Amino acid sequence: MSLRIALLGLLTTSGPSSGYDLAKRFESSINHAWQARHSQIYPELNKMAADGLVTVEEEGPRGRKTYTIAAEGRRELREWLLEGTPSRSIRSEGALRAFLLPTLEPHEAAARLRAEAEVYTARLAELEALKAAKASWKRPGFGEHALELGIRQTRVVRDWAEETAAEIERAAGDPPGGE
Amino acid sequence: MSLRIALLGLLTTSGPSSGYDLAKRFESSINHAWQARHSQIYPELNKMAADGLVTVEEEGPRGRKTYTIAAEGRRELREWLLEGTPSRSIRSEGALRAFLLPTLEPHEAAARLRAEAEVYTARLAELEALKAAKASWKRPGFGEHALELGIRQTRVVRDWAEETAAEIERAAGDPPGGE
DNA sequence: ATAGGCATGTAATCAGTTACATGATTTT
DNA sequence: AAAATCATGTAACTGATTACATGCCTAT
Repeated sequence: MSLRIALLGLLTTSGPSSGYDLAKRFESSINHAWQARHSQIYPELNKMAADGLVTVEEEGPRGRKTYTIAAEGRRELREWLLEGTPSRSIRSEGALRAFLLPTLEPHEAAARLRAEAEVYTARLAELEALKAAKASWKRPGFGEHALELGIRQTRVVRDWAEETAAEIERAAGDPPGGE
Repeated sequence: MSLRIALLGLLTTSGPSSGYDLAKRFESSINHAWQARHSQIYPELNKMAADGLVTVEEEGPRGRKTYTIAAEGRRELREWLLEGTPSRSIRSEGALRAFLLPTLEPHEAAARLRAEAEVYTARLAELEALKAAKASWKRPGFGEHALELGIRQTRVVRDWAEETAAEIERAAGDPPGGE
């Protein structure tokens, strides 16, 4: 269901788009919350059109189909957003990695955590750049909020990784009780 | 693959456990990074035993099987953690929701964001309580790092939701350029 | 002309959820 | 005796990834 919602959301915030456009947008704007490949997006858009959530308003050059959100689609997105029981499901490979890194030897864990921190620093730079070039959304002011969340979350993981690396090294070099 | 890794990780940090134990542990310790139901865990453990990553050391009362990580399992976990190309895949329904909330009318979005913030505040309290009662891990000091990350991430989303709600209300009440 | 990007699709496989199914042990 | 919890499993379905497949249009 979430893929449907994500697509409806993107069609709302970016206006009429092709499946190709939406696939790219999954990589840029919404990437820190959800991902989908074109092989999942195209069939889903067809189903959504069959269900009356979107319409194909025009067909362009290379068989390009431009999808527009329909009233029924707006209704469905709205209902999902207002619905009371939000499932808090989350699957983050990065967080899992972070969780398990301390099972390595202290010096290995610390080194790896610092490498992770670097990846997040790079990601952060990308996001900051995106923020600076914030001209790509139809509703002005919309993307900024989401981007801000992405930036803060990335920063928090980065900082955690650095601090944890330092603490692990400190604990290994200066064992308080033993082990 | 990640499920396998998560199970190997839990067997490392909590020692020999049954599938039932591991299912519960997915709900408590590792929940903010990954989830899995028993219907996925039991078959996976059987496959892992067939692949020599874990062994069944003892069988208890109600057909209970206690799995222990094998050398091959430790090797696989270690390799995964040290491997260079970490896929940054993440799927967070909460983040998706946060992303799309600003598509609602300002007052609706703000109200919903505040409701979200409350959920995160409650979750934060749970995690803080867990942190206080941190006596359940075999390797002392291990769980704390992961828990700390969970706490910080939850806090960041909570704060973002509150601030964004306030900003949306401000912008709606005091439109600078129009719309 | 050819390389790169645009654009859509399908098939096979793997991962994950929901629902069904069963039975033992412990607690009230 | 009944209810709660422990404990494992399977089947049907939905969601997601990887690989395959095709062809158009634009810039060099």
